[in-house]
Amino acid sequence: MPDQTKERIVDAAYRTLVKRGYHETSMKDIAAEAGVAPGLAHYYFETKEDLLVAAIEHGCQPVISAWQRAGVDLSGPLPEDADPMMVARMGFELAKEELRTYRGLFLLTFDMFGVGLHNAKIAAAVRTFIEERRAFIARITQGVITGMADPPIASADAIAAAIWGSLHGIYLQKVMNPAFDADAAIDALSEMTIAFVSRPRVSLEVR
Amino acid sequence: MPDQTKERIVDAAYRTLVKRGYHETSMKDIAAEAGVAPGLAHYYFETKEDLLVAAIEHGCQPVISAWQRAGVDLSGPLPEDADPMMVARMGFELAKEELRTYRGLFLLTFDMFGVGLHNAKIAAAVRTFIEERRAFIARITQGVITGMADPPIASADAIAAAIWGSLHGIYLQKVMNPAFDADAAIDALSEMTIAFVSRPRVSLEVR
DNA sequence: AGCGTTTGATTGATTGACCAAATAAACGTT
DNA sequence: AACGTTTATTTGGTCAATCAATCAAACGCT
Repeated sequence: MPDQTKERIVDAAYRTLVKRGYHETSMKDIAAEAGVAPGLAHYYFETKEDLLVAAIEHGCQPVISAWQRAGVDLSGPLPEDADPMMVARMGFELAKEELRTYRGLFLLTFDMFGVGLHNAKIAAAVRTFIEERRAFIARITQGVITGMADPPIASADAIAAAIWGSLHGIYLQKVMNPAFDADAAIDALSEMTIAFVSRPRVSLEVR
Repeated sequence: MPDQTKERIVDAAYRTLVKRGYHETSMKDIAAEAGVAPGLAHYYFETKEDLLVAAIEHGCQPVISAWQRAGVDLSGPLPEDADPMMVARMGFELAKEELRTYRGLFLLTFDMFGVGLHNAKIAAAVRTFIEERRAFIARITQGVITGMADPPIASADAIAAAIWGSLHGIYLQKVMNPAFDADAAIDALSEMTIAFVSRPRVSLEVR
């Protein structure tokens, strides 16, 4: 039951933090949601910050699994036999679906960003969070660039930063306004990047 | 002295909020920074939320002025005689400069986003903030699209959402990690968008 | 005298962290 | 298998500190 208890606390933390936000949630609230005594949360997690980080990792699990089911490891190199362009396309599609399915996760993520602005421990977690995901996009981008006849001036890292940024900027707009058409924005981003990398070839296909 | 006092409070709020963040800043702190009694802050601003919104508007002033000096009104239509493409280029350059000069403003902005996630009043301010800026980008985008031989599938609004998102995603990366090369990322975004809209012409210039 | 401004003490409520003690589980010894 | 011992888990309450907001009173200008 020990591990199960810890899991129950993390899960309760995720739900409570999503619903009420970091600053409006107390350790007592989380403990109550998990159905345990207040002190127990502190037994497993020294500070509320640790619990926030754990809750986000917990919430990211389904996304990581989705990529793994597609045969892609977020933290490793792309599969040798994968077409980077196809991985990119899939990434945009997955982003749209995730935004639809895991709205709470994005809420919590932006909450973490906000807390990280003035909290060293969370800031470190945020930097890691960003770097991992940006590096993943950079690997895809590098793969795409390698296959380009007329490679861009910008580095793969810089392009990845712009794409990661765009996705998260779109997520933010969606989180702040559910009526926002995130699919259209991601489609626009997709069209833009794909047209960009297929510039030379497209030139011959002008109808 | 009344108006001057209000201004002094807003300015103190800006500095304090940037330094310590919304949740870590008390009305007392702001009043102390302004050199006035705690109650006076509440005399001019009913709630801390109002003070945050005022502080951000205050902090945005220099940016708005910079655009006006360049002959562009953020909330109105573009000048008739302006080349949308040039306005776009200028926008990217200005973004780089602002990020260098007004780091505190971006910190405060993201803080506001974070607070807005679970605070109705701030959320409304955030939505307005986003929509105004996105609409501005959309006007530029529309102008650029109109001049395109082979217009994109995506609407100007969708493209504007992707670009606004990218810029703010880049700002976020810079704010969270000062070592991040935001200029390179913005250059990449610029290269991407400009290459995108000049696709057909570029196609004839393949060397 | 009167009004807009300013003061600063007070209110009522909340928080994260901490702790000492109760309980349960695991283990080795005989 | 019965026991004593150690370790792991869980409890619930305390703690000092903090906060946004209120308000009656004082101030100072006209």
